[in-house]
Amino acid sequence: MSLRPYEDVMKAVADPTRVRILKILEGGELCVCQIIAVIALGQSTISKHLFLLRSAGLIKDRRDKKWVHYSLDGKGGNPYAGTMLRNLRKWLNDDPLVRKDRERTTLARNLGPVAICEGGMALPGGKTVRCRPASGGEASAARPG
Amino acid sequence: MSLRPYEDVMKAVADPTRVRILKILEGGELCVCQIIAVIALGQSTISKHLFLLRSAGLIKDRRDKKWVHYSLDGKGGNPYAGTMLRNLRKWLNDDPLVRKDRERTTLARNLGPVAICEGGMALPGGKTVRCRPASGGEASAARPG
DNA sequence: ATGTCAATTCGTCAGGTGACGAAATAAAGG
DNA sequence: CCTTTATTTCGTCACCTGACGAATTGACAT
Repeated sequence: MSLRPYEDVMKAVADPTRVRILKILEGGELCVCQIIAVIALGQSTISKHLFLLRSAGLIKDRRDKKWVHYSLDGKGGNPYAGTMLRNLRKWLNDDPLVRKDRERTTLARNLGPVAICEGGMALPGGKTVRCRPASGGEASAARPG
Repeated sequence: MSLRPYEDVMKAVADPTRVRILKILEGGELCVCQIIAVIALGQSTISKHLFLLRSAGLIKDRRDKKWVHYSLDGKGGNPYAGTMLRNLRKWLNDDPLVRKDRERTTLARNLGPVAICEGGMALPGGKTVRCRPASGGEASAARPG
């Protein structure tokens, strides 16, 4: 019931990118590389956002082999996290960006972590994070610089 | 149901000073000078915060003679404002700063806008915004920068 | 143990945010 | 009309934040 945990949660959910992450996680847990592929921002950026969301008690992580999976939490010590996650379930479902993200998430789920990481943490057609030479030539994937 | 109004409300309620304002307004409407006296920040600072809160649909203003009174709103077009105000009613009531503000608010209410404005928009013992010469000598009120 | 590779941390930079004091605005009253 | 004065707006500054790329970490496979 103190100001600090309140502020942590509110600042966390006030950022558009972090809401996008929370909204795509409503469909179930996702690997970091999948989140990167959907949101299409640098891995360091996404990693920072995930850290802040976890610090606020909004998400939790689970390690499986090489991959780290994140999912919604809200059951931790922070009393505000659960309420805000519940609110968010009802909110923003009509937002065009959220809808678009949801489509991309479905795609990312079908591909799976392995394919996405091998594809440079990008969805087909998206910009890759790691420009691997890739045996076959990818038409419009990698954009240097 | 779009991201913009959501962001407006969340960013508004994520700032500690603005939460303090919302929490003291839970007791009913207050004049700007009373809010300044309770929060003890510069008038321009408070004015900016009030503007942001009003833009988010969290508070509304009412003019009476020389004074502008603010009160909680949440009934406007922004669907997130009402929910967050309802949440805030239950939240942070045990926070020491919020409690302290509440005491100061009671004091400010009892004094009324006129006395507070004449006292330099400060509670007795607080720093004044306007250093008026004041016919009688005030012991520890005015603190020149 | 050693290389690989997903993920995190570090260093940096542009832009946003909150604070202040000074100046402008607008309503009340002489 | 002109002063007074409560409030807002403007200009400035330090600090926080979100983005990036590069370097580092740490688990897995060989």
